[in-house]
Amino acid sequence: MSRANAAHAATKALSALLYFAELDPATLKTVAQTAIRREYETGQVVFWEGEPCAGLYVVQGGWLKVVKLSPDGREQVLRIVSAGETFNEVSVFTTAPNPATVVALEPSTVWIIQRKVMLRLLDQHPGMARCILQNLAEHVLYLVSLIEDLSLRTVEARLARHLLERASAGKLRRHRWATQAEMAARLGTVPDVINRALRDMVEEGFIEVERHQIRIVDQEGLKAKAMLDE
Amino acid sequence: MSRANAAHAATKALSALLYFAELDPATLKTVAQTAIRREYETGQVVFWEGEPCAGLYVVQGGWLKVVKLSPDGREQVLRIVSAGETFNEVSVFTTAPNPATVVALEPSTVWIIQRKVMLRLLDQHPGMARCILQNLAEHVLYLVSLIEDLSLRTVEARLARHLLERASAGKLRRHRWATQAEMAARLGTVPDVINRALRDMVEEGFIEVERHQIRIVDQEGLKAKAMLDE
DNA sequence: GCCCAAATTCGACAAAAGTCGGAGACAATA
DNA sequence: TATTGTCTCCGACTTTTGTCGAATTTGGGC
Repeated sequence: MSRANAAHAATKALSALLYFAELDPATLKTVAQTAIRREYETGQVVFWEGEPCAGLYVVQGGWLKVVKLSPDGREQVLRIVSAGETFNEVSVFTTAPNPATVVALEPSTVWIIQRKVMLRLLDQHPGMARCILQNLAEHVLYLVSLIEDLSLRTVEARLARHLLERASAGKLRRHRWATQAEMAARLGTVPDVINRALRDMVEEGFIEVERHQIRIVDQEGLKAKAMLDE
Repeated sequence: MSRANAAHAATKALSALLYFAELDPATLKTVAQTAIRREYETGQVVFWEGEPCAGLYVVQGGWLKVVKLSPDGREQVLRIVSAGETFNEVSVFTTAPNPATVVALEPSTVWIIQRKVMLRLLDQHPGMARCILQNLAEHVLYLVSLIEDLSLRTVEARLARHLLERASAGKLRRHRWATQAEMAARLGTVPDVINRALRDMVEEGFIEVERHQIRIVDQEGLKAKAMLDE
């Protein structure tokens, strides 16, 4: 891709993003020209925890996960991001070493906007600051609910809530990468335990596990389970 | 306290805060005049999870905890704040219902700056946005480390890290309110388990529990414990 | 359609965390 | 100094979660 084309693609990708919606075309173009495009294959690491990587990452396409890894191989998913979302805000606004590792769940394309560019933009566009603040605040909300799950709820309750939250019309479609292992990493446990919990729910008649989706049969029953050890 | 005195006190309290450091005296005074002062006794609830309370809380003095409660009486501490710190940023920058409950750990005084005042300030003072962003980002960092603890580490490892992190010169002074129950709520477990862990560490010669402080005897040993099931 | 790697499934077991009852120590009051 | 309520401490027990090995199924690429 030529340099001009790249800039054009970046402009397009960024303008779709709420953060940059209010920028005038000229500024947007400038930002796009300094942005760096990166592509990743499934399983490839975007950056490791601790690595310096001071820039805002904007996802153009694909799916990625932000995770914490433990030495003995377990992982905890902090976040899953896809097209139009951003990550690594924390490294832009603090000087602390990067707190988490990012891995592509499927072939993905991201744009990196350098820290100093972001900070300059911020000073010149107060509306943008509000937007980023809102975004960060919503992220805090999610982290808090994760903490609540890990600390105060059993795995079964977490799973029930997880299913209820992201099912639409009683069904929950699974992405190719959404294996039980990924689900476990998301909910803070291990694959076997998720499997057991799913099995139990099936036996109790709350859900049906089909090829590429999970169907919620008894929503009320699931809700009760989600509450139970809340 | 007269209205004028109140405003003066507020000005003083706010100006000590990094957020407001860069404001010109006139603006600061305006903000101070619209701020609301509140005092709380030990154990008193500042607000409950779910209650509307859209304003930034600035702590003038005392100690408070931000917690998640479970129906069966357990609690998870999300944060502990004292003089010069702020809380409830999330409710200012999102419209979601308040995610947590706040309780005074000792007699405390706070100022509440209304949401709309904050948002106005934000638009007019880009530097302030940066400051708040940095603050929120650091908060995210803490929440992430808490998640890492809850998900990937044993209680013993969490406790070891906790002691190492906040000891100075090998000692960790305890506030009056820093009971084992509070420590447990902070680390995501129950008092008995903390007690057991402390006892074990004493037996192994890593620490000594004294009247109002804990002394670290074998720092290297503790570090090993902190790593072990990391 | 066939093959291989990965994901799922399962039961038995191990370890960590949580629960309970109650004894004792402590600290803030009266 | 006496008293009271809270905090600490302890051992026995239950529950939940995690681990392991191995059989079975699944899905994608050839």
